[in-house]
Amino acid sequence: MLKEKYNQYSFILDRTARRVKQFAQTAFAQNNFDLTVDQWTAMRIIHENSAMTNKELAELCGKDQPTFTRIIDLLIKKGLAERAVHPSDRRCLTLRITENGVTKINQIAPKVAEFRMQAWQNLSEEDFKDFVRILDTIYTNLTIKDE
Amino acid sequence: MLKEKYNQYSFILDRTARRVKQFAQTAFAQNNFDLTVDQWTAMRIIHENSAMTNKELAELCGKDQPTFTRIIDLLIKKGLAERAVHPSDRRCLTLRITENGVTKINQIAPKVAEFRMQAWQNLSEEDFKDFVRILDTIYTNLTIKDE
DNA sequence: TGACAATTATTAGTATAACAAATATAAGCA
DNA sequence: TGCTTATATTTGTTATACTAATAATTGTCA
Repeated sequence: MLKEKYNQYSFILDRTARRVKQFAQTAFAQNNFDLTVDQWTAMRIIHENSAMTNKELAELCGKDQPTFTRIIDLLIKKGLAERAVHPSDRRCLTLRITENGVTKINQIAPKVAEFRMQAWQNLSEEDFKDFVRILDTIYTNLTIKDE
Repeated sequence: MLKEKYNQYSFILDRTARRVKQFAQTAFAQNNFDLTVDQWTAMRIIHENSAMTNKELAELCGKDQPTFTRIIDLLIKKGLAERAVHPSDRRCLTLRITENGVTKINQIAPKVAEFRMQAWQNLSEEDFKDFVRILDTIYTNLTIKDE
């Protein structure tokens, strides 16, 4: 029964992450952003790492390639991103946020930050540090070693 | 740019929760548990709260009712759970884990605890306390107030 | 009592994301 | 050249989230 608590921790982690995501998703919908949270994350990461290949960006987003491809497809369909061939390796793709996409990012980024803040009330700077450190430890614990 | 960090926290939380879930799901598959993590959670919660109604159990699982209904449908199809009418309110349902389901829980619970442990290495008891407190604070911050 | 509102659960439809397998194209290398 | 590897997409399946609608039951109150 000693190990039972790990089950509980996993549950708490999952439950909290789900609520944070749902909260953001609801705010997105109410403000007619026409984006899912994952699409928004992808947009931000592509925008901030414009030189990277598709594969690297997928990894940064924490998505596997087919999932990432589909997210990009949706962004392209909305006219927010576009694919371009890699200058030196024609297997690779580079992704770019379109002009419309950049406009959208600039429009909604401050509002998103506003929504996000609500989750982090009643926590100290010390808590934030612990939060990041603990979650990063967990993440690293489950990373495949040989990479 | 000050608020940008909240975006980052949300991302870290989501990424970590996803990895923990994926790790467990992969272990479930490799050991032929024939369950998703969510189905496993539902089973445990139903088993530990046998007197509760469908609605209360859904809430405990952190699922809305249609989603919960579908998870239960899958458990029933696998012969692991069953529905029963509520003794005093015929609108309500009570859920029960079947004999097969209990056997399954007893079989795999120790193994699940084993998998789960790997995520929590390199963390102190103090960290666990902070982890639970911080996540619960976040969860509560996003709870609808009038309930 | 009888009409109406509220509650519980299901059903159905849609969208997104996760995962696996297969394919196409290109690069690296013996 | 021929073989292997890497990158990205495509396709198919499954699970979950969300919304709206429905059915059955209960509660309320005039």
